[in-house]
This record gives sequence, structure tokens and C-alpha cells, in this order.
Amino acid sequence: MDTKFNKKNFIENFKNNCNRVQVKKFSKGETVTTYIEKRSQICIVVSGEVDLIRYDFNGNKTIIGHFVDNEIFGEVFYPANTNNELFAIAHKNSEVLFYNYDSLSVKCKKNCEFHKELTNSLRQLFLDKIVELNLRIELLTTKSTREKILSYFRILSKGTLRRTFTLPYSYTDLADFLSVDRSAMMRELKLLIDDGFIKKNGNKITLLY
Amino acid sequence: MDTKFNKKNFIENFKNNCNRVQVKKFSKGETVTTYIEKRSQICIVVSGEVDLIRYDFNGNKTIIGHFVDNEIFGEVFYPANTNNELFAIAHKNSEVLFYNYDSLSVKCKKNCEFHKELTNSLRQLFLDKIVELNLRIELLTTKSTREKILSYFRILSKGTLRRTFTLPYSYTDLADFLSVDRSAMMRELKLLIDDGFIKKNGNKITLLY
DNA sequence: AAAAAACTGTTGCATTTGCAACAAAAATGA
DNA sequence: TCATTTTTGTTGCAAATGCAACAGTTTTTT
Repeated sequence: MDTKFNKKNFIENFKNNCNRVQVKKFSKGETVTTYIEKRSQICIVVSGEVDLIRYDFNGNKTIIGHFVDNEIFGEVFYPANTNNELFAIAHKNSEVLFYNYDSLSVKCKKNCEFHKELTNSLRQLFLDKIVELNLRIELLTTKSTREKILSYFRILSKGTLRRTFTLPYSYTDLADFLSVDRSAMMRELKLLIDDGFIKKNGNKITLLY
Repeated sequence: MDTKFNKKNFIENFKNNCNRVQVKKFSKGETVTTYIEKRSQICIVVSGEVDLIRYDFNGNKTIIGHFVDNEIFGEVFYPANTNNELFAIAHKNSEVLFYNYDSLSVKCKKNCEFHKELTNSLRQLFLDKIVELNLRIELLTTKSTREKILSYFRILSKGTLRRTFTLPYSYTDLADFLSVDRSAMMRELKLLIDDGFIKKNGNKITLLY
């Protein structure tokens, strides 16, 4: 993915220079946005971590997304006719940048450089998001917990070019990401160790296959 | 989703006027692209249907995507470090438009209007794709086959504003889309009928909840 | 019009998975 | 530093799900 601009720099500049954006701070546990109003709002994590939480028909709570540095999220990325209530909640103290997708083509008062760049940059951010979502779908569409785990580990291994790597999630969050029951996942991890597929030391994993 | 341009018209114009794109025809069963080379290639279904097929580590075949009119697909939307082999196969006789994402910013020889529009339009196509992928992830992250089915049916019902609607997939394809075993899904459908949640008449479903 | 291919519908059975529950360890924060 | 919260690790059990297999329809192709 030859990203033709530096995402971090871009967002930093944008945040400091353009008066059409807002940056707000949230304490851990606070609601960042509700996915009910502001349909055209795009959010970017400037610092911290934000969870996307679903309360379904029966009131069950599931973490369906987890956003960190420079990731985009917001209701604009979700279909209007969903059944569920979605909430973006600060997982840690966080800073989030907001702006309206609608206002993209309009010049801001400062006539800032960043609006000119925005169209191209946003396309790249969108593409990155698609890649990320397709990756997740690849994992979610495997048939077994074992395959989900192994596929994910193989991806991490390829990404780092190492057989040993550190998990970017806690085991609790990993279970959410893979959409499996945590205890079932832990059980399967133990079986994978017993069967000689992996080694596990805290949140460090070694692939042995 | 206030799409600010007509997708169908846009693609039709693009196809006819810009000499940087190629449109090729494929017979049912032919390989459209392999997701191994041409990393920067974007594909659009002009007519027909294209399946995205995964052969995993163990050689199991799964249909992980299904593209129809004007949908975009291609290797550029997939992470480079995937474990699996992906193939786009024509599900019916199809026409597919190809062009390079790289060449986006370059003017074509005709200096065509469509290249000027392309950036904005593509951003919208990307956004549509994100929405579609998020919808699928919503379904895939429910805990049970019953919830997957009901959630999807509720979405179709809301989309059409009708309690009775026609499924856009065959039951075989629906099972793939929801990533459940077909026979297990059929069993669950019967239970949903017995429990009075739905009625089913061929590929027409009525929600009763 | 006949043959082939794809799809629907169904079932028994084995396995996988989720759920509930709890103790111990680690991390957080007041 | 002590108390609280979060995470990890584990297990028995019940329920959900995948798999295999096959017959009957429907659709497509020749």
C-alpha cells in the first residue's frame, strides 16, 4: 500500500490549521458519538482508543470495532437501516477530530491548504479502511475458531516478518475482534499449544508450523 | 446515503470515453483476475456477476464475495500479506471494467472529463464499499445463525419498507454471505417458521415479529 | 427435448462452541 | 500503597453448528 502522504502529519496539520474541524477530548468511558444523529460526520482518533459498541435487539453488548491512532470511524460508514444501536465510547482518555463529510468540497474560512489536499487524502484513508475491513471479513468467514486464530497469527507473522510477535490486542479484545467466545478461544489456544502449532508467552506468540 | 452522482451513468460514460480503461468480457467460469499480480488494479462489474473465491491453507474453497452491477473489487482492496489465494471468477457471463489506481492522477490522452470527475466519484464508490463491508461485519459478528438470519431479514425489510420481500440471493449464496453451513441455515429457517418469526414462500420472506 | 448442472430441502450424528462461573494474576487509579 | 477494576486461565455442561449424504426440484445448456 503505497500511501502517498504521511497520514499522521496530515491529520496533525489539519487539526491545527483548519477551522472547519473540531477536536474534542474525552475521558475513559465517555460517549464520543452515538451513530444516531450526525449522519455525515467523520471522526478520526487523534490520540487514545475508541471502541465501537453494539447493543442488539436483545440488549446484548458487543464490541464490534476498536479504533486507535489516526483511524477513521463514524456513522457515515454505516448503513442507515441497521437494526442495532451503535455507540462510540472512549476506551481510554482520547482526543477525537470531527468534521462533516458534507463540507468537504467547500472552502473553509481560512481557505486552508488542507482542504485542497483533503479529497485525495480522504480517498486514501477510505481505501485503507476497506483493506482493514476486508482483512477482518477474511478472518470472520473462516469456519472454525482454530482457523480464525491461526489465520490472524499468520498475518501478524507475515506483517512483522518474524515467527515471534506481540499481539496488538489483549486476549479479551482479540476474542471480540475474531467474534468468538473468549473462554472458547483460550481453550483453543491451549489446544494449539498442545498440538505444537504455536508457543505462547504472555502476549508473545511464536508460530511453529 | 446522498450519492451526489449517478453511479451507473458515471461508469457508462467512463467506459465509453476514457482510453485508460479496458472493458473485457468473460464467460461463466472464467477467471477475471487472480489477486496475485496487478496490485493496483481496480475492477468494476459492468454487467453480469463475479464471485470472489478463497482457497485457504487446507485447500478449502469458500465464496467470500459476490459482486454485481457497478460494484468495485480487486486486489487493491486486500492486504498484501494475506495467507490465502483469492480468485475472481465470472459467476455468469460478465463484462468487467479495469483500470489502474495508480494512473488516477494522470491525465489520459483524450484529457477526458471523466478523469477530472474520477477523484470525487471514486471516493463515493469507496465510501459505498465501506458501508457494504460494515453491514456484512455487523451480520458476521452476531453470535448465532438465528441472529444472522433475522438481522439480515430486518435490514432487507427496512430497506424495502415492506414486511414481505424477495431475497437478492439464492439460499446457497445467502449461506455463503452469512458464513454459515447451508444445511444448518435451512434448518434454522424452518425453526424460525415453526416459532412464528417468519413466513417463507420460495425466495419471498415475510417477517412476522 | 434430453441431459447436465445447480439449488432446495431434510436428517442423524459428531464436534465445536458458547455460557456460566470462579479463582488468580495483573493493571489501574485514588 | 491499598483498593478496585480488568484481564487471564480454567472447567463442566448444554446447545448450536458443521458435515455427510441423498432425493427431489428447478434451471441451464446443448
